[in-house]
Amino acid sequence: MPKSTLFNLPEKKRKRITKTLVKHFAHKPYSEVDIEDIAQESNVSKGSMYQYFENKRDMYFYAITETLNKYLKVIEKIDFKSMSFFDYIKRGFEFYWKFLLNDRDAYLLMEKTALYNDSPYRKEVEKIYHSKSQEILKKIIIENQKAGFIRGDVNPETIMIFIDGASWNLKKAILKIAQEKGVPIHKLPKEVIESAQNEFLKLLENGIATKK
Amino acid sequence: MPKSTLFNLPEKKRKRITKTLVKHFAHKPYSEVDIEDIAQESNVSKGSMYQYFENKRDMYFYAITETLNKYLKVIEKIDFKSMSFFDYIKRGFEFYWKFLLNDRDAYLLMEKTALYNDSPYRKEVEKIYHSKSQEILKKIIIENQKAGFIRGDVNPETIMIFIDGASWNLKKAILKIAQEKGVPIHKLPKEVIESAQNEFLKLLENGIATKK
DNA sequence: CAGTATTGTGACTCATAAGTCATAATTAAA
DNA sequence: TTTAATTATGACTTATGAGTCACAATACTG
Repeated sequence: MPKSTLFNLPEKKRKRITKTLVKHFAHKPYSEVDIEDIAQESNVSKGSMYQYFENKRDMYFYAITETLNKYLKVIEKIDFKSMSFFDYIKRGFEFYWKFLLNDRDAYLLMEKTALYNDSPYRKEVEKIYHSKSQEILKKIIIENQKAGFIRGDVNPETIMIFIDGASWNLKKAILKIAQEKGVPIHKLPKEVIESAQNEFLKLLENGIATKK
Repeated sequence: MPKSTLFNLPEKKRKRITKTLVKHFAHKPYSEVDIEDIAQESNVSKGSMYQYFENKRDMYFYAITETLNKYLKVIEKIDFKSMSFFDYIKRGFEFYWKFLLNDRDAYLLMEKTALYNDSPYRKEVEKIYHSKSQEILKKIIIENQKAGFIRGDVNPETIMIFIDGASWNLKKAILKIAQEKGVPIHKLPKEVIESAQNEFLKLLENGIATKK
């Protein structure tokens, strides 16, 4: 946990530091992140960083939880009770892209946390991601199973894992398309994203098998 | 690429080194792997390691490609043209677990490379890994669309992405179960793995929506 | 078996970066 | 305005580990 000094800081300064932390941990493997760099980029001395945080690990976890919380705040605004599960997923994607456009680094850090994190703290980090992000999804699935929208003959945990995995891959794929075309995602034709999403939803809803 | 000296080595020695490399890169993040340790464990001096390889990166890529090739050799034996898609997936899982039991470290390295790899060479590595296994998968999907087993109204690329993501996550989840129970994966009751797989196939086949 | 070539070695260099700390600057309190 | 408390700083310490290299051991050759 960051020291209290961090929270005594003027808002602006703290945000600057947070942003830089997120950026650096999003773009480099843990061991290659240099606190000195972060300090400089935040217009703060390295010594100060150690006034605000216990150590590097502390900075890393702070960056991750801040990001995750920010994302959750967005996602939790969706009132899943007022819509079908598939609309919810659709809406979730929308919010997700918005989040991504607003703060690319935050997105990258989340992606890394969920997918490739290989820091010395991988297991701890995975636990945080699971409890914060996957649990919400699971809750909604259970809710929808009760309401009869989602099949009840499969473990909600499995469904959650299924969706989480597939949807991350979709996000990745869309980013890859953008990258290959050499355009930023927000310049990717809306149809491209929408059609990918719709196909994804079709598969999610009814599976890949041919229907008679 | 390793230097020629590596390949002049007696088979036994080279294998010992390879095995140690795989083990270390499988268990620790790239930056925490210490060449000195590897050298010692292989009964070789650190200096020698640098006779055989250009540098650390070289050792890493050698470990990875060796492992991948070994796995592909196994996977390519499956004659996927003669079976339905769902059998293929099932068979794929089987091979995967077998590989895991036979050569744990190799398995772990593959998993890490594909799932959490966060080395400075992540993107290069991803290219090597993904293209191969995804390509095979995509081919099979197209084949099965033609044969009428898989719906034809969705882009095969999307289906591939969907399956790839979901199934990786499933593997991850099974590993997590094992970990939570504190047992190694090969001691996990067969039913646990099988039921997870079956549920996965159900979702894949018919989707998550309630069927009337 | 002398001489040449190849391979093995580990002490050493060198760069890097985490974390500390004495001191300076700033702010708050009296 | 003086004093006390808090916060900022960056030079310094220290640990680490990649990569080198001069020399030793071993193998090859004629």
